[in-house]
Amino acid sequence: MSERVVPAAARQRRRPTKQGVVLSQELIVETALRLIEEHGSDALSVRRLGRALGADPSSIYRYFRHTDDLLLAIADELIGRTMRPWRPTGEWLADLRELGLRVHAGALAQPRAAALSAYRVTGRAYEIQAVEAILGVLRRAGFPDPEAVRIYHAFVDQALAFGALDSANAALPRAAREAEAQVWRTVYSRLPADTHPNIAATAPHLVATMRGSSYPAAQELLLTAAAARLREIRAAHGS
Amino acid sequence: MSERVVPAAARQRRRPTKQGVVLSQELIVETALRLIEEHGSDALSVRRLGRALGADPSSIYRYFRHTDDLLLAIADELIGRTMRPWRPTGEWLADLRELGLRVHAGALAQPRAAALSAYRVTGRAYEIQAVEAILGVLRRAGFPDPEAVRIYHAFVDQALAFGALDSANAALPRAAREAEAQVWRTVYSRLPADTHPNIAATAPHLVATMRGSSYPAAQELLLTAAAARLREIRAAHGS
DNA sequence: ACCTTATGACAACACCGTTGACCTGTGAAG
DNA sequence: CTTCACAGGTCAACGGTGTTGTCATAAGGT
Repeated sequence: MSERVVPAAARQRRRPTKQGVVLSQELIVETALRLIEEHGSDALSVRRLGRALGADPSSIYRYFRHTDDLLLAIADELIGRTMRPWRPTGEWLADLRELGLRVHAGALAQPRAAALSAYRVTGRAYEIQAVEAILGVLRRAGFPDPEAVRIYHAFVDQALAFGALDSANAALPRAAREAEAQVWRTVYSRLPADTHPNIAATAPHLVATMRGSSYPAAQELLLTAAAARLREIRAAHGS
Repeated sequence: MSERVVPAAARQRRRPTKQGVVLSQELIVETALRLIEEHGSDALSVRRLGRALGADPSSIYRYFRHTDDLLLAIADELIGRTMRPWRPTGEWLADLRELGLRVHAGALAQPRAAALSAYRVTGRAYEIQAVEAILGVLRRAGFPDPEAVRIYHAFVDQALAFGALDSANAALPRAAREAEAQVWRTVYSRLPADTHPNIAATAPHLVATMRGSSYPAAQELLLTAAAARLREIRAAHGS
């Protein structure tokens, strides 16, 4: 009867499309990422992707059951690109700090794709590799399993969440971003001290810190708390 | 020439639809919220909303220029609902904890609106009120202004970023969410210990914690670090 | 050389947001 | 009390979306 989707490994009949392209999961994912990079994540649709590939849109369903499957494959490729050049040093704090900043920077580099995949669990190769690596760092540092998992989740989700947030903001049309900056400069820094004393008192600081991402600060707070917790654990264990 | 959208304040001709409903911005926002609550956020489309209102879909464009405008109006109403019942107790830690959880829960209650508005600065009434309130809590606790702003920024962005992340996840089609749960149960909890020792060792914990958001844990870590910092500051000041 | 069948192509379905043209009741002005 | 401009509701259409059932054909195994 022939299933609609044949697993990548079992494929052998490489029949070219009318326009002479030989399709594959890899080619489709790469083309999708290129499409997103060049024209934004709104540009990703089955039909556009088909056009960019030089194939009928419905051909894509021979490789991915739904658009969702395709998105997961894209997400995993992004994880791979983030993790591939990462080398743990053995210093757990430094390693996590480095990795968090890398994830965040990766998201900013690929804003549209990051926003698309940050909230998905793919269960694919690269993601598994990343989970294993981070859990390894935490457990080797001395966190007991439940604690390691808790911190793992908080840490990873925070990096992904800030990545998505900051890159969504970075991807705003220029006009919209300028309008936002204007709001801070006009609305917030002109609120009178008698009705809004706290904003008025901190307005210069508010406007100054507005331009950068708060992710580094947030990550530092989270890691500080984790380090403190680890000292407690070690003390309790050593006594 | 007659603008497409007339500001709410200037409206006076209340012409009923064929089905006898008198439209207004408020009615449209309320109906949209009801639709989302009752049938999930996928149920929100201009056409469905028109049907639910008893009006032609295109009528909605007499009140909101785009779907985005409508979603922002919905988001604004949600911020209102989040902030309105909030009463600070004077205990800064408890107050921030409560507020963060409230923001996060509010985002989850209306995933689509939350995802859209999390990375935007509106400068509207409720947003200003929230900024003033949180800064007030931090400054009264004893944080000096630059520190108060830094922590404010990290805290708020964390709540919004997690809100957006978790609500994007919550907005997934049911099938996709079930597939994700399945991934944790099948893929991750069955990896062999020799290739993936850290995942294998923590699999039960991983599966247990994946069902909930990691926001509470992340928030707790951030607040713990902030409290530690405050003790330092007080000590330095007191000496 | 033949046959199976994987895989690409096509057409159709039901939806979506948005817009321009049209029509009509409202409310104010005379 | 009538008139009349026009706000605002309606209709039809455009171009887009994901997805599926059906068909055609070339590739590969025999």
